[in-house]
Amino acid sequence: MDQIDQRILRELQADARLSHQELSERVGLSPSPCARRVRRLETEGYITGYGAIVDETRLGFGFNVFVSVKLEQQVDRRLVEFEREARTCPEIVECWLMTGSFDYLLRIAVADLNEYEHFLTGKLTKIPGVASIESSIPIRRVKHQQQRIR
Amino acid sequence: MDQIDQRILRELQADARLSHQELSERVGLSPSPCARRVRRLETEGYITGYGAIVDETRLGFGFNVFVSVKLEQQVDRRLVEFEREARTCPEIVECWLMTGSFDYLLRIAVADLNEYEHFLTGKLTKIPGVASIESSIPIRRVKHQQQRIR
DNA sequence: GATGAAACCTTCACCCC
DNA sequence: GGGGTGAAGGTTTCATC
Repeated sequence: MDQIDQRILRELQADARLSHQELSERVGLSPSPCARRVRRLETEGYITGYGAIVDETRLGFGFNVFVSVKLEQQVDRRLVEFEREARTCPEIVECWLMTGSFDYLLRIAVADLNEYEHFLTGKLTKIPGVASIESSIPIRRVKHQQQRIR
Repeated sequence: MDQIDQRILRELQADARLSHQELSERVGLSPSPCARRVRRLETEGYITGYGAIVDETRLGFGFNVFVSVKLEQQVDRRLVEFEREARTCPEIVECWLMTGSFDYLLRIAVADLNEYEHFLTGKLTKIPGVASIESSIPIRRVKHQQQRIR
């Protein structure tokens, strides 16, 4: 992991479809050592994948809600069950198991408040073991990197 | 936005480096109409970019903290100031302006608790107007999509 | 939406420092 | 150990149907 690897990561985080040729120019290398480094970063697990970034609003799920969930009992069976539901549920974009006064923090992506109500009453409250739910609604996304950038 | 466009989006969300040829096979088209559709999705703003996904733990910032921030007064000048700081601060990966009992929700990415303490005392508490801070530490990331997938 | 040809890019063996 | 070169093979792109 030297300077050049870090620049490669930075460039590919900003634009994953860069050709090796273009990338090599930006990091000051010729195409083949550049391609070799990219491959190494992939096989060694620094780069885990490449994704297209889509406009969520245009696709009809630009309304986000943060939800704090408390379970009745933190027994293993309940956690496993909740997490299985969370993983299969498309509205739940993020799910974190938390320390502290509640058990899970979720980020929900839906079209609007109306659709959120449907999700809440139709899905979330029906997951077994859910004791309480607290919704926090953002006004605006100030900053949203997918991940930290070096 | 038909079935094929949605399949293109799904495939590119999963792997942005797919060649048009490979992509065209997966969505049941030949390469050139497929490339035309991708270009249209880009120019019409459905696809806003392509990013490499990196292993944050391997790069030394796999420790996340959620921070709720309250400001002294919600006057415009204070918000603008806080948001400018948030945007330039690399540890702050996400920042949301919130409704409800606190003003901002942040996600912080650092190496460990020790580095978090440095961030807290050296940076966050020094931003003018910050009245109170509450840290919530996740145990585990259960699900983390970059965005909702159709 | 498909075809085909030109231009371009990727990839690999190989050489070099 | 890494970086550069060049040629073969594959991919993108565009006009055209």
